[in-house]
Amino acid sequence: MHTTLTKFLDRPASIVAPELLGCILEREINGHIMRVKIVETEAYDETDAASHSFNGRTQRNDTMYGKSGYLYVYFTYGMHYCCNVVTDKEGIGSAVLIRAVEPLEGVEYMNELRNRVGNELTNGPAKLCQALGIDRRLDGHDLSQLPFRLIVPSRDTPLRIVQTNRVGITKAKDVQWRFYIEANEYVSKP
DNA sequence: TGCCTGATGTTCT
DNA sequence: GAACATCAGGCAC
Repeated sequence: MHTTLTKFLDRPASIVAPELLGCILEREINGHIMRVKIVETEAYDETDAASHSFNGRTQRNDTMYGKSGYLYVYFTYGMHYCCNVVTDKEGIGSAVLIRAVEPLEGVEYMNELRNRVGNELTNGPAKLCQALGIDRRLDGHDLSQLPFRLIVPSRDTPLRIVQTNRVGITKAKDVQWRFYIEANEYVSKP
């Protein structure tokens, strides 16, 4: 694990989530390189009723309790994957859900994987997983290395970030742990 | 444009 | 057996 990345991610999810906005994800699959920018995130931790880690460590959420800088992928609604970046110290069940990304490179191959175009390509957690070819085989993957890598760019101009309540959940809806880049067309609808 | 619903597997009660 | 951090398609307006 890359030490700079560890230092960046080794903090509470609610702190890391807004700072992940604007970061780059690089995915390599079948020789294709795809690069996307994170534009929407949500924080989850064990104090949070909507989090997978709220009811303690289980086989499914084990990755969330591991070291920061790894990928937590889970399967939901019978047909969708969602991906999270594990944050905070080992033993703490916290992660940041990647809700939307903006394609930068390899858009053609994303289109091929998802059979959609435009902002419908990656403007939702399950959509971006499909576009980037992410499934449970990547659960627990080290995000400092390909085939799926997180790159934290040096920040030049501050981003315009909006903080709201989370969406698509039934518990703890009023917790303001959703963050997105203002006026970005790839941010999910609600 | 917007609500409703079906699809469908895994996890936990 | 129910809930689920979802999406896409259908149909009404």
